[in-house]
Amino acid sequence: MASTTEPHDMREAISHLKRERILAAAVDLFYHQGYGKTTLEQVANELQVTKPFIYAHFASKNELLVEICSRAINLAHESLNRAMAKDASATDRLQTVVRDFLTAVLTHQPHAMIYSREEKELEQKDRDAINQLRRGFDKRLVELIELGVKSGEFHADDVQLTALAIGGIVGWAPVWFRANGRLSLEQVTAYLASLALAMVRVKPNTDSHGN
Amino acid sequence: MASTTEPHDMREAISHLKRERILAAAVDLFYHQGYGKTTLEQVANELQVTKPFIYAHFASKNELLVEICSRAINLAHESLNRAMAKDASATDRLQTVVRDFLTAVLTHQPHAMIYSREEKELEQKDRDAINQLRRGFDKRLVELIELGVKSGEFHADDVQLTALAIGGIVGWAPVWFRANGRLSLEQVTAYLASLALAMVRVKPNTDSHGN
DNA sequence: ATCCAAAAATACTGGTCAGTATTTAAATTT
DNA sequence: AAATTTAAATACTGACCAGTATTTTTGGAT
Repeated sequence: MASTTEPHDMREAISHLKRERILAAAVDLFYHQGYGKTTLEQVANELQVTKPFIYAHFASKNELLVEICSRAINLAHESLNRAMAKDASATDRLQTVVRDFLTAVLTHQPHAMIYSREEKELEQKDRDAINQLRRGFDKRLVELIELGVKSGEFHADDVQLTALAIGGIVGWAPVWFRANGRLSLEQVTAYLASLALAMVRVKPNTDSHGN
Repeated sequence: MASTTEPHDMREAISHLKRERILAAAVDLFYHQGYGKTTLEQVANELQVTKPFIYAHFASKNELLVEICSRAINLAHESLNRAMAKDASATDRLQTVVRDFLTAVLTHQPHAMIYSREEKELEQKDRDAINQLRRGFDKRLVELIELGVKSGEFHADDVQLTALAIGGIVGWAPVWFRANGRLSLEQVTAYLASLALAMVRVKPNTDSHGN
């Protein structure tokens, strides 16, 4: 009885596992050497298998890249959805968005870096989907900041540029962040979120800064 | 008399001009297509010449990339030196540094993008020189912010992270900036500098935000 | 133990392209 | 204007590597 369905599930699970292993090895090598300098034979060696093994699970080298970049985007998208879902003050929400987004790009640092570096290697349609998200992030950020400005929580002379500046803080973080550095991921995300908030903080009265 | 030296200068000038043309074409193609997808034949076509013409002026494809990246770095270095040279308040200096640096990376957007994308294609030693500068920028920014904190001009709980956040705003700008966009380069640099300053602005008294 | 199916390895192909050897054209000299 | 040098084009080579055809191994079923 079980002998017909269970092995089937098993197969799928094994196939899935293999795909994941291949992707992990590819991520590692693309991250450290770049896409162009990495051969599929190197990816295979990393796993102690040979090249055709990879082709049993992926159609091409480029498909590996597409999968990696897609995951980077989806991760980002999901964290954005999560953060925007809850109903709170603009301040709380901005803080959550920045923290969650940062957490996503820093816990998947290689994905984020590969995507931003190798964007040009993608097919047009894949790239479009990706840039769509980038704009989505900025747009939602703009809306969020606008909300805060209208409610008096925030100050921003140019909402769009402010959103791009925050995007820069987040997008640049994978470039310098080191997982074993001086500060933990939580400390980094919390602090950078506070800096983002500082950019939209209402200005103090100009006469109040005394000495 | 002049017939021996003047033609010599002429030669050099012509050779220099050719090099510059080759570089400009390479910058254009590397920027739009990426280094890996650009062939030297395409670069040659762009100039209506052939491949050996390029090899008369550059030893290899990689040498083109090194030259482009080096220029990106030197530009940045120079703008940093210029901005730090003048003796002014920490506020004025930070504003100048951010504006000048942004001006440098945005007026040479393709150089900046090629460098950050294709870093991995460089030889180790070339890459080291480059990362040296990156750290140099952050370090000087740290020192500048520290100075402002000590003088009471700035507030920053973590000076290093603050510097990295400002670095992010600057480093990310070439990704989204469009020369013919809504705002001029001057408007963008001025506004982003003001946002950087907002991150180190001393906090207003917590009881002063009333309603 | 023998057969069968799958999964993986070995061994190969074809295209691309960086880099070069050879030839042709264009100045420059005398 | 013939000779010489310089500069560029044409035509080629060799390496690398993505992708594939063929063979071998493995493991499960009878």
